[in-house]
Amino acid sequence: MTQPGLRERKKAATRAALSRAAWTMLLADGLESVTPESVSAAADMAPRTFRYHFRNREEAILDELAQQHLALADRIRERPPAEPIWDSLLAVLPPEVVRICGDRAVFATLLRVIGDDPAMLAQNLTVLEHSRISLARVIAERAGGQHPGTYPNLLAGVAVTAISTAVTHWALDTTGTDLAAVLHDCLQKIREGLS
Amino acid sequence: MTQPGLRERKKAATRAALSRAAWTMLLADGLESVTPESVSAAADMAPRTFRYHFRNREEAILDELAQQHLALADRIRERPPAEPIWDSLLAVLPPEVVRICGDRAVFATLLRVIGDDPAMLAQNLTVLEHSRISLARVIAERAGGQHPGTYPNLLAGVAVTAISTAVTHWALDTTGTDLAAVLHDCLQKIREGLS
DNA sequence: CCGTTTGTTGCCAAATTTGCAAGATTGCCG
DNA sequence: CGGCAATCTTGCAAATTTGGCAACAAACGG
Repeated sequence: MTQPGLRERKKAATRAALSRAAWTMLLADGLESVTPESVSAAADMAPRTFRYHFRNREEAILDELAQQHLALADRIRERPPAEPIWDSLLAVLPPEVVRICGDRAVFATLLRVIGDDPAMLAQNLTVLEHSRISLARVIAERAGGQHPGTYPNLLAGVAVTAISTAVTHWALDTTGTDLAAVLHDCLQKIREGLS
Repeated sequence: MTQPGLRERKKAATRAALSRAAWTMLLADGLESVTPESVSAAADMAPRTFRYHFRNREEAILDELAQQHLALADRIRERPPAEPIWDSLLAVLPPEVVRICGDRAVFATLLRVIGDDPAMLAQNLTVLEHSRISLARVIAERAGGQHPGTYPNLLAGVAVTAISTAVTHWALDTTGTDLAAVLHDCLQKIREGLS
């Protein structure tokens, strides 16, 4: 719980301000309206600052989402070390993913944008991949070197697949299904075998 | 087996020529040397033609790989319609992935480049995602509407995860493991449950 | 209080991307 | 065969994006 220092907090604050401005503009006026110039103007900063923090608009839009994905691994680490990894995943992922995704209609809009724009898709996949890597690390830690082979990468990969699949299904389904239940079901299916 | 027509074949030929030139230059001189100008020069074409076919160098480098990934779904379709989908996956994916990946040292070089360059990583993830989508479609076809929910996406996702995990393990492992065996093992583990 | 590190910003040159149109090649139909 | 339509290839040039550099400001560590 050590404070990261004022400097880092300020940097994170500007990043968050830019990312939120980008996110807000995306929902309000569509992807075309999101540019380094417009976003930095909305956040009351210089365009050069935008490019100091982000490579492009897609990275800015998904930056907060990316950080929350990376925090999933930390939530797993907070679980009892002796707990089986599958129990940790089933306990952490459903509620956390529900919290991250927020409102269904808003998230559906995001997914539609991602589906329509190749650059947005690529950035979203990058976010998921980094999430996968961080999850693989914590799984390997938990296993304690018991599985030096493909197990951590395999398990982290299928977990991310479950998240992505469940979220997509939930967002595009109009019958109002419960995201936590869908994700829990996906994870459980994989755990017990998909035959 | 209908001929695509001379026009499409010529277009595909130029694409392949550009992609192979990009691939060759990557292995010979590294990613920095691969530019639209250098690649089109090596393929004896105009730089503008490169941009007509590809958005950037990363797309060109991985284009052939992407097409072979998309062909995986067709190989699945050629299996007996009554065959359980898991048997089809176990029969098709290991040998086909071995064929696609080719030489281990060469593929290890590619993976290292992908790991070092964010744009290459994003393009590789895009390739895998399109592969996942095409696999999900054929799985849904085979299921014949029996599983209207998350099953096709989930199964296609874990299959791609298995491929990616197995290939990475094989490429970075110096003990000379058999790729087909590793992939078969990954798929089998998922099929029977990862508990 | 001072030296060092680092985030913010403006400026501007270099590199990249894109729209447009002309020429060449192919597909199609009478 | 003849010719119209579609589209691949290419050059050119404008528009946009990217990236380096340096100055200023703020925070860190004595």
